Amino acid sequence: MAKELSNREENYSLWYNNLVIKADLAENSAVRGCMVIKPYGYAIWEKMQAQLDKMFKETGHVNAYFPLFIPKSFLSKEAEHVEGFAKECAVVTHHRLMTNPDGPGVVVDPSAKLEEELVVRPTSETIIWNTYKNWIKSYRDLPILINQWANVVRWEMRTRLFLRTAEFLWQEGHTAHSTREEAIEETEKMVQVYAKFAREFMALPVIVGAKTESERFAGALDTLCIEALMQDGKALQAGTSHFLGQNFAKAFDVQYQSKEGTLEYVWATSWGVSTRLMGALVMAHSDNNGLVLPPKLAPIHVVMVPIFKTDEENDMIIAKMKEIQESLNKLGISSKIDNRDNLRSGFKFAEWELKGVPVRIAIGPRDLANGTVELARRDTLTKSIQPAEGIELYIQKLLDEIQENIYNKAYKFREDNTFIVNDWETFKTKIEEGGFLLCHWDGSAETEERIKEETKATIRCIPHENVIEEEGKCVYSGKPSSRRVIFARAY
RNA sequence: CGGGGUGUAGCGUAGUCCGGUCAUCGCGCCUGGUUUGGGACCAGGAGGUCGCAGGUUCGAAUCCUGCCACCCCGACCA
Repeated sequence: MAKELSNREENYSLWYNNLVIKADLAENSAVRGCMVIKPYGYAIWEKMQAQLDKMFKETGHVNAYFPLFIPKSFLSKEAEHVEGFAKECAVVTHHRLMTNPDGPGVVVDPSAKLEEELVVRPTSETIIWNTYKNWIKSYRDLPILINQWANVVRWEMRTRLFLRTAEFLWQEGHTAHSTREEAIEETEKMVQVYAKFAREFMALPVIVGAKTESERFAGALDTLCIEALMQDGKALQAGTSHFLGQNFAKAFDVQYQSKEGTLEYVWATSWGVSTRLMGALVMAHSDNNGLVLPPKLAPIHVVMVPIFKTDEENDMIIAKMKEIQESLNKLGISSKIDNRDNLRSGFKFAEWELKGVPVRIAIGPRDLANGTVELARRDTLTKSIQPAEGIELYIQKLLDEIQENIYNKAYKFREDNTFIVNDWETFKTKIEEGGFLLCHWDGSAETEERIKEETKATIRCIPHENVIEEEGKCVYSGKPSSRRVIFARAY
């Protein structure tokens, strides 16, 4: 259990993997690069989904669903797009198996070869724009503001639970607009939705900014993103929102007739977040005792552990806990009474800590006599004795406090690991320690590439917030620059 | 896709160099008992085509060939 977690300092990758598996979030499956998301992990994802979905609806979007398979020819219609995804596509070539004529088992039936291969979607721009073409005739059909909850497949070289799996769950928004301005506004609106979600629900401080040209989504004119800093000092791209210009409209010939009667190509955006957010949640907040879940995403807010010697005691304690549970239910606080009789309380404490449950209540005979409960918070690992009367109200307040505390802790970590760097020598040493480096950059892809080659650091984003507007010199080339960008090593 | 490593019960593993009472141990699981305010203990028990497929051999977890999967480090990426 917790003590079996590998040391965080020793090997962060192992520590992370171990944590995900031991905390019952997910495990590697028999299928290459794919993971099994276990019920506890999926419950967290469902909470994320529900909240994001609500926020999408609030911003005028609706859900729809498009096919898993994309005819190969669709993918090649947008040159940059196919360039970006061609290397990681799973391809369906046949539609039937047959019993093996030469031995046991089944083989692919050669006569069932598809005339055109189907690509398992790595993202749905192409199939969706092929559909939008039929839906859009007039300016009155616009805008189209659609989101899809789906799974996608990207045959990555190297996979990692939640952060990069061959198959992952996500949502992808695909919108069509009549004007460039409206599409740009949508792109910005949605990255702000993501930022709000990350900050308020995941307790994850993120920086909103734009990707450089070389880091952009394949086929986008502009990619906005939220970037977060993990506890090992590496950056994680947590969500993206793309302004696609008219690239896909032109590739799929999507035109509408304007009020004035002219034919115009539509303007597009797409935006998405994935189960990678689960990875972000784990890497940002966990400690060596296990997960630390922000209350707003925790499937279980309060776990109750009875401490007893006799059955009579147990019955009385469970009755008390059911009482508390009922009052918690009324406040919308989810709880679980852990009445497994084969485990000792100490084991249960450790196990629920590993799973990151924000608040734990223990009740024993002593508490029963005193009208108290022992209350422990996961974020600070502190315990206190509280009156049982009105405990639900205390917990309600405490959950907000925990949510805030987790955010503040992560925020402080980021602040403590963000550095202003002005010269190349400092850059090279600082990047080894991890964190965000705020540096001047001359704006050229060549410099960006050189820095990446020499230090593995990439420009995470050109920040849109807390911008340091000042004249300076590029940290690498010494050429003039008017603003700082964020460098970091990334996942 | 390159480098390194691993695959033996649900999990973690010993054994592989040197083929033959070798399928080991711990956790977990089942039964009974004692326990229970921070990861319990005792006794008994169930559970394995040794990743898969070939080959060598009287005999293979062990040697050979091929495949598959996973982990770590790169390159690529949400």
